[in-house]
Amino acid sequence: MIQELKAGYGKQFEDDLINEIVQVGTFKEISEGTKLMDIGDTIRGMPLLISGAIKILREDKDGDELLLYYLEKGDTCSMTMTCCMGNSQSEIRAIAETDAKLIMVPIQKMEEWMTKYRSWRNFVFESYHGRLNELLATLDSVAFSNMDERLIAYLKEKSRVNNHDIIKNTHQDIAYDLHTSRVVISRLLKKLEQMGRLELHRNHIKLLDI
Amino acid sequence: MIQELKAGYGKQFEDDLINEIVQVGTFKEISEGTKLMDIGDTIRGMPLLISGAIKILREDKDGDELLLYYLEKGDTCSMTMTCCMGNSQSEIRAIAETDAKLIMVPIQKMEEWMTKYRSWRNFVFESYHGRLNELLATLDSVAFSNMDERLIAYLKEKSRVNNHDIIKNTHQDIAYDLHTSRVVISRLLKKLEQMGRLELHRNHIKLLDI
DNA sequence: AGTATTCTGTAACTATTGTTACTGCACAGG
DNA sequence: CCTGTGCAGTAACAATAGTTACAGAATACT
Repeated sequence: MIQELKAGYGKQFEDDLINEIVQVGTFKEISEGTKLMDIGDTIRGMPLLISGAIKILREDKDGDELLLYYLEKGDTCSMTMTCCMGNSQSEIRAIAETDAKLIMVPIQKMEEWMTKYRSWRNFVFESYHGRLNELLATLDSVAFSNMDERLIAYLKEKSRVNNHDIIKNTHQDIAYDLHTSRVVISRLLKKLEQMGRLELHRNHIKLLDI
Repeated sequence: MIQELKAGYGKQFEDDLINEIVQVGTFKEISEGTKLMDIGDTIRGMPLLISGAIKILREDKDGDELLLYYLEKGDTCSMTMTCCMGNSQSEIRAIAETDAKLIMVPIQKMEEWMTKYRSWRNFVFESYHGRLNELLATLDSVAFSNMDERLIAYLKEKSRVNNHDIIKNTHQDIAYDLHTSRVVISRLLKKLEQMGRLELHRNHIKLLDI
């Protein structure tokens, strides 16, 4: 665990902090599709992502979903952090987008380290900053773009996160993430295929010029 | 200034911090409609809001706007804070919704106080937390609600912030905030009037049952 | 008062997105 | 090989939102 941690966080965290994390943290390997957290769940720990990607989803009262953003190596979940103060119920759902490795740190340590380690404080802040900006980007997309643009941005981002130009999902999966219907996605994907920007196959999409 | 500060923040900040704020902060009174900050502006100070309300807007590449949320007494701007690290350009526009009083604190102090005062640290965190949740709420509204629901939520919130059941705006103003067209707003407002939930007048709307 | 400007109401139309329904195809598992 | 299930394609239609255009009312301006 210590070498994983150093590889991912060694540059930003001082050795003392690394050691503390090793002592109280628990290393976890999770496989694609694992639900790490659901809406309403009580939050126990704070995840430090070592490798892989986690997708963060929002759900409305009717059970409709919307993809907010992905967490990647070096990220942590700001939503988790906000829960250390006041309500400790998750506002979001977290699902492993790929196989992933992470370290869970008890939330009690969070504030302790805030006083103790400058690097931790910076980390926490940068994390908030990053998530806030990603939320803004998502909001921009939902508020200012049509579905075709949103779909293209989605495919591009998904391809980047998975480090692959093949998106192995059904149209229905994509529709859930973008909060629309399968038919709409099929329609738009077909258009993109006719434009030569991708190839459609059963259960996967090959990106060509996205 | 000190009594204003104590009235608004005395409970959460210790006396030493209050004193420091008084020393380095500058007190400002601004009138409704004043633009406090625009997209791309370099950020100099961090505002501590004493009274009144500030509306925070997002703009896309075509110049289209969207209301994100309001800042009120006891709030500060998280966006400002994120700028202390890395890029110091504003991502948002801030306009006084009402006459307002605030204290501007140099951003250099922000990190200094983070180490020094636990109460400041908590304040900064709670502020992030609050803004993140408000962004989430805005996103929910844009992603999951139709324009009629969004309009009702908007009127309700605006009435709350202004502490008045008369919304003194034109339909065009509202359309800008919700990022839609004037005709759409007029149409929906008319429907609400026919339902007896408000009264329409030139330049203002009286809320009855919203 | 007369004119210009701003605001609101409304109609008619277009564009986008969502819904329903049905099709055939691919694939897994007996 | 047959069958059940899930996936994708497509048409037809409905609902929502955006656009254009114009008219009348209120207000501001001179």
